[in-house]
Amino acid sequence: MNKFYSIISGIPLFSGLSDNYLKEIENFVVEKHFSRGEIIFSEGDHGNGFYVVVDGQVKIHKVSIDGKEKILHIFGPGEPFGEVPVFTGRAFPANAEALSKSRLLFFPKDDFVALIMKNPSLALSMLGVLSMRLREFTIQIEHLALKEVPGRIASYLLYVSEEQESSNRIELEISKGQLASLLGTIPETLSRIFSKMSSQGLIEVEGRTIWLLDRQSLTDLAESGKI
Amino acid sequence: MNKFYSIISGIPLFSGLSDNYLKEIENFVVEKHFSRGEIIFSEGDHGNGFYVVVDGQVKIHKVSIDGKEKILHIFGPGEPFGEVPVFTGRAFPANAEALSKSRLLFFPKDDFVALIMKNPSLALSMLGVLSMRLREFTIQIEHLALKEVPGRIASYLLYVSEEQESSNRIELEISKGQLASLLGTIPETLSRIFSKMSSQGLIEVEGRTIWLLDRQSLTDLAESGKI
DNA sequence: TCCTTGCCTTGACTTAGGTCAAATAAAAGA
DNA sequence: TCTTTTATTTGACCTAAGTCAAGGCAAGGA
Repeated sequence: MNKFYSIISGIPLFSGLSDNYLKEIENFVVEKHFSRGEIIFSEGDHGNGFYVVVDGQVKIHKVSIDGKEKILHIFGPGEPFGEVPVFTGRAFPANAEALSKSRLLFFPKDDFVALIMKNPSLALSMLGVLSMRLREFTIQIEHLALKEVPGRIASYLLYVSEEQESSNRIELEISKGQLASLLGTIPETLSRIFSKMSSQGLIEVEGRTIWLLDRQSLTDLAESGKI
Repeated sequence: MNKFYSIISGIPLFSGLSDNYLKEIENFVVEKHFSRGEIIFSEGDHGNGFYVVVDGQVKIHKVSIDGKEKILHIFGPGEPFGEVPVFTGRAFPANAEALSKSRLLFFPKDDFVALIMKNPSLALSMLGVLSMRLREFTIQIEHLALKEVPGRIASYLLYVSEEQESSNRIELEISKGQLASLLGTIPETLSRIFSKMSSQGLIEVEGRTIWLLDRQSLTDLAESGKI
């Protein structure tokens, strides 16, 4: 019965929530499992709740009529997704698919909304989550509209390097094909730009490991958008 | 003293709020005026509240280091903007500028958050606003990454036609230059595609008035992204 | 009315990056 | 382990759409 308590209490969205609320959540969450490649929901589905990743990786993506894909987000442990329908009453605007074997918690809409009505600080946390996501989308739109691909790649590498704070060696957590889709380009282009950046001494690529050899030039590139 | 009551009660964000809350809001809102071209806030500024447009038009936009601009949003009467810093505690992720003489209401962060803490249904309304905005950004990202410019233009025309529900005659509320920036392209390209679509009998353009002559082809174009 | 200023259009040219195809390399099953 | 599938790289080619430059048009001010 204490099954989910430790998981729920570790989710940033619920940090600061008092014990009795956490226990209440425990009573309505549902655990769900998905294997690699499995669809969690599709654009146009009517969601009746949202998810939090416990283990694994989930990608949120759009697919065009001719099969091209754009990844909007990749979520890992502790991150919520699929909230939009909960608060708009409309369908999911994108698809969700497990990138690896994943364990998720599902929060039914009605129970969650009832909890928010009793606990406004939870509402503020959720407002914070959505606002951060708007910030991220703002950056994505900026990159797509104003930066060329090399600039987006440089930005991404620097961003991951911040995240991982492992000085100059970063580890991609997704395949290069997925990364291309996340950056709004295609694998061929990503590959070509990686090799160009390598030959110019900016980086060194070895599988999913990348060394940032010239941070200054990468920063310039990320800002100007030109190689 | 009843100065703002009728305005505030007409803002969708506050619909459903009881009278005494509306009166409370009235006590802390601040009216602000901006003339055409005036900056309301800049990317990186620390906001201590958000705005609602009463009259006029406001554009939210990003500018690249070499001066190119991408419009993220154009807000008109009744629409709130600038909420992100209120809930993330971080700076504005973009710039806001008045497109025409504008009257705005400013809602100071602390007062507004205090009100949310007393009134969770207001929190739900705000969650709805942010969620709708995420939906819109999702569509923008999809368009930028997966559609070509003609497809984005066709989508936009059909979208405006829905909004205005004036059958086949639509009226652009912004200049063509601004429209180009909103769609992630430049005026020259927009102009060329308009004339191509005209010569193919899809539309007819006369200043800011556009007739949709062939909805079916426009829909196909909006879906496939190809002309 | 003319002049100025901003907005829009058109033409000529260039290029980033996408498409197609094929060869390798690396993973995942069995 | 071997086999099959999936991911990555490289080359040749093509095109959508951006840049630069020059005119045209429309609206407001003097």
